[in-house]
Amino acid sequence: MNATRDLFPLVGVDVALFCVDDGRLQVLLVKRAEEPAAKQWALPGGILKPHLDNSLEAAARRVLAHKVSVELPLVEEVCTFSGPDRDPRGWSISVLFYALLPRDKVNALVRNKVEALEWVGASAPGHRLAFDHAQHLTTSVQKLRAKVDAGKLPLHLLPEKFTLTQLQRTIEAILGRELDKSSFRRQLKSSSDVVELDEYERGAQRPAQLFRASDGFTF
Amino acid sequence: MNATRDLFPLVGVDVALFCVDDGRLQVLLVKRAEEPAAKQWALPGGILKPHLDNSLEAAARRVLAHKVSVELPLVEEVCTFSGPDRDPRGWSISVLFYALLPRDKVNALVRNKVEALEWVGASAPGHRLAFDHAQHLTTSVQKLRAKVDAGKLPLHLLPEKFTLTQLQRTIEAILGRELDKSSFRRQLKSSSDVVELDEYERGAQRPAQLFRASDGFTF
DNA sequence: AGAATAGTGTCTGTCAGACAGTATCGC
DNA sequence: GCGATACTGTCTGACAGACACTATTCT
Repeated sequence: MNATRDLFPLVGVDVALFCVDDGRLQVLLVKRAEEPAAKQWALPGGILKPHLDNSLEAAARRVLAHKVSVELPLVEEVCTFSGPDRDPRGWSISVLFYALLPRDKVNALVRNKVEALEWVGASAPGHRLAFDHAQHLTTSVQKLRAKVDAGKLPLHLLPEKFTLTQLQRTIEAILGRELDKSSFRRQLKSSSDVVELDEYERGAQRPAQLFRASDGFTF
Repeated sequence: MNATRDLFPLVGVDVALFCVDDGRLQVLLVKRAEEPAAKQWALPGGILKPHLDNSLEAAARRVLAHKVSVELPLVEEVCTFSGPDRDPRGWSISVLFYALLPRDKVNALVRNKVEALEWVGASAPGHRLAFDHAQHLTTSVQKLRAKVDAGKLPLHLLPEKFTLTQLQRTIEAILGRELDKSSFRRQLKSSSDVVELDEYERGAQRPAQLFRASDGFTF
């Protein structure tokens, strides 16, 4: 085993799966069932299987398919981690991705008896993470935040139809600060990323207009 | 060989080495000496060697050390490319980096007899590139441009001491558009990334004040 | 009516682009 | 003086933050 490790590195993928629930950015952790790092909390991940995976992103989706029962709308690479010491099995590469789970799909977690799953606050996981996954998590949050800061709208975290207030709360959860309602709406009115619908969401108070992502939208 | 390929992917690194010379953003190409894709132009790259490399970035630096006789100030990951078909040898991963070469070191290329080296315009290479390297190049340029667009200063492309006009020309070469001199200088005066020196570069006309990167500068 | 949320109008300071103007060198 | 490059001053339109205001629903 270690003989091959000297020629070929171990290649794996890890995924930070984000959702925004209860106004907070959350990330999915798993309690590992197998060695190495058994019984420790970590980001979901797995080993690349060339005969199953058509790409590294496909591997990331396959790894998550065991835990989430819906197709994820967005899986995007963050960066790689590599070196001889980060995994006890030897020289290894981990390609890190983040994925966004729509707010109305947060209960699509397949309850796997073998392992425990838990949503935790992305900026305060509350568990010690195995391997270098603490760094994985902070890097993933930074990348997500940078994109939203640059003006990208995280529509993949919302249902297909959403209100502007829902979108604002989602962005606030990612950025960690409150936005001005007036400026925010002005900005979106002149944006080509969202289109207004002739539908309204009836809630406890005044109904709110619904929007959806425009056809050419990309995160 | 192909038997192992089914279990372990081929892992390599490729590097887009940029410099700005003659007011244009240029990238280094090599004419490949060995199979696969022998005699075709490509970005410099090589296979990861776990017994030599401490990380993927170290592998990228090692690959370039054969071509450039100075330590590069910045090597940064762009993204990965992967899949069963992108290399004739089988399932493969390429981790792409870009690197920046200071303007006063553009002649630090080691003349390797075996292979041809050539600086070409980054947005119009003039050669058909092997593998998926054309995509590698455009993605690298996009990433570099995005960072500069976001306000980062590409000081690693300049000598240790530089004038504001040199910096402006460098940024213009990356962005592909001209900047307003007044706005540009106003912005830099309030920036903590550069510090002014009490030295001036004497040229054919009025001497220009020299600047250097501040101590805490990071690209 | 009152609470709660949706949505709008207005003011103002900031700042980037435009561009004219000044300064300092070599010749 | 003249050309060339370095550097500065001023105007203006666009826009983001702040915040008050109106609108529509439920109870």
